Amino acid sequence: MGVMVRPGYRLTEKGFENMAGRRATINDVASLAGVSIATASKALNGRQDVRASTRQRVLAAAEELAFQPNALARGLLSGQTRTVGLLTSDSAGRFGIPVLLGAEDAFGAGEMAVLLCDARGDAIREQHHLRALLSRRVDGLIVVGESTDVRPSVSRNLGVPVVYAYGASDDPEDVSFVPDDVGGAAMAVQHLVALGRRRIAHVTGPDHYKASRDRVEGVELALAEAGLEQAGETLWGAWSQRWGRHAAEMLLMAQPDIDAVFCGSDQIAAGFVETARERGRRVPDDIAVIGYDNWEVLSTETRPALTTVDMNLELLGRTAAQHLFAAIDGKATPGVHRMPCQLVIRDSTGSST
Amino acid sequence: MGVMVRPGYRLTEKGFENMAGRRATINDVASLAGVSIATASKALNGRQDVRASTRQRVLAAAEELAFQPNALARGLLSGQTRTVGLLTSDSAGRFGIPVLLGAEDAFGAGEMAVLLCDARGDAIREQHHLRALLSRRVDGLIVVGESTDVRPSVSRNLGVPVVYAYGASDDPEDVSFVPDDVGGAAMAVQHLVALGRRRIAHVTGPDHYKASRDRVEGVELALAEAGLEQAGETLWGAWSQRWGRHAAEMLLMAQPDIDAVFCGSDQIAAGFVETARERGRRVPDDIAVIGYDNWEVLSTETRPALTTVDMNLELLGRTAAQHLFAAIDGKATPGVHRMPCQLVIRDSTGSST
DNA sequence: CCGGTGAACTGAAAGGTTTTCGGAAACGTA
DNA sequence: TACGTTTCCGAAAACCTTTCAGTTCACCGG
Repeated sequence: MGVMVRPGYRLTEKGFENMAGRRATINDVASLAGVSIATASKALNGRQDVRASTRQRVLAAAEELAFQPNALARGLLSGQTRTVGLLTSDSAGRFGIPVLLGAEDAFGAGEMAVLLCDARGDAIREQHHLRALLSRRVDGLIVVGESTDVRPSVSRNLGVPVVYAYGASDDPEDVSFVPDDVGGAAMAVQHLVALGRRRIAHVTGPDHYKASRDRVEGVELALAEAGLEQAGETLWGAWSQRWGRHAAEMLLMAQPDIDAVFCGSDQIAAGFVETARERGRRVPDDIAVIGYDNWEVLSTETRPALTTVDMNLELLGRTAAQHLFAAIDGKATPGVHRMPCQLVIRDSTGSST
Repeated sequence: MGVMVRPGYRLTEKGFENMAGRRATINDVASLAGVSIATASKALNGRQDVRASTRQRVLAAAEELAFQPNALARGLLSGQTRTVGLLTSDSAGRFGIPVLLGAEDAFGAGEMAVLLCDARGDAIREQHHLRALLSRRVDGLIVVGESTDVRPSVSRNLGVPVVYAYGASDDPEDVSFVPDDVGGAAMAVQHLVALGRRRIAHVTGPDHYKASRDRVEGVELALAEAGLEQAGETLWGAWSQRWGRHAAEMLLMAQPDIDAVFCGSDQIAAGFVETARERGRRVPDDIAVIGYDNWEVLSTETRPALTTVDMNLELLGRTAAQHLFAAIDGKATPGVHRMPCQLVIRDSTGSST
């Protein structure tokens, strides 16, 4: 027998290698096929300089032993792990998830794997995860913000490309992808204007969110463009349905003649619609309502179904992932990229018949 | 100078090692500290046989070079990657997420990293991801089902421990953690009975879901225990709010004297409550309503807030992760483990004053 | 017959870390 | 001085794969 037996290498177990204990290595494959390791490697990787019959033997051996090349050894040698880190501050939040999904999608297609880390909004934890990812030699990193607010950069001297999604980095040299909330809000208002609405109110979330402030800006832009004044002051509150109901009561009292409301979230919109109907206003006939987020459980299930702004978060995540690929290849695209939102028209703005 | 210069090793760049190009290796640390790599390794890993002053020098050198041990090399040697795979069929679904979060939580605490793979319900894709994970030499695997239905085992001859969460494996030798839907439904009905309700109806989702069938079983159990008959046949439909509304109309027509309804999801319950109120029934005074899932956006925001069954999915995920740890340590716990649900009492069943 | 050519294959190094074993120095004891 | 013990450190192997630089062999033209 020409089989070389190394210490700790039990020949008797050879037949069970893929079932128990040690996994098959390329060494085992080479031995079984009766060739050297180098030849086995070339055969398995489809390279030249291997006779067809030899390649066949090697492939058969690999099949029999259920050989899977060890990605660790491969990565150690090549310096590429084909793995990226996904650092989220709050994957419990509704917004992180679609971004994550889109990214996972883009990576999955490219044979990349995703290491998921959730920092739970804790900077210490984030630092900890960052170290762990670096130690695992990830090829790149996506940082998903917990809101659209700007967040501290993490890329300084990191040695791997980083792309920020949903919330931008505070370093303009970094690559960031965020939803264009200004544009989204403007789009919503333009839609209301096009429907002939003229007394448009705005109910939104807390003013310490960049999202609210951006949307206010968008509303102002679109109203100015149409030569209109906003009906009453912007009402700042929470993102909740409860606030939507409360705001509706206030608004219908203070500004009884409004004919449209732009709400900062679908939850607010749902609450608003509910109360408006209870107060005898028909939606959309008397008051048209637009939400934000296109959170489908809410936006499609309320009656009437909500017209709303969709931030295309999954697309945003996918785009971020693609640009991370580019950055890994040395083609970085620095700056804050604003991804367009999309108006989803349903019944709550009606066709105004 | 006693520094050995290897080919491709540019001494001039030494000061920039942690900023650009090559990362610092233990070799660099050892050189800087003026010791051998063996000593450096021992110093860094807190082992014996290193003088305190030497250890200090090594630690300082590591700090200066921002040294991070290469997890690939370490894993290659030890055969342990401290990484687990999380294979989900449908992370878009609401149920995968909490499980994932719980697992990530448990792993994060134990210094494990999580490789996330979403098979999108496609068996081919699943196989593909499985291979990728195996090739990366994960220490273990959690498979998250897309429903509570039993799913094909994936553990045959895999060589790494696997734990199934949410949906059980069809191999009883595998380790599975699923919510106890029978118990959850029974708990809900017992609560209604305790409140003095006697004419209890049941509206649930499609009958091809194990979840629906289990809950029917729980309802039957609890009713039998209380010596009651169910009010009308179980109504099978969809999990949606729309179906809840529709079911309410049917039920209030066919069984106008019901005083309680157990719904298979919070969405169904929300729809039911809405229509019941429109039809002039007071909730909970005339009809008590219980949902399922404790999906908080729905259950806390509807009026009245929904009493509902919480499957404790995050705990389930965490538990699954902990048992995966155990399995990795060779202490497997085969079988299907049913995790208790929890009744969250809110206003829709009132205190029946 | 001989140098040359090309195909097919092999040996060895490299990648970064941990661990084992042995060596060296310092010190105490007979 | 000879020897044993303790303390600290270094050389080298091992993990698995890829790749570079050969090496062998058959064959061809001269």
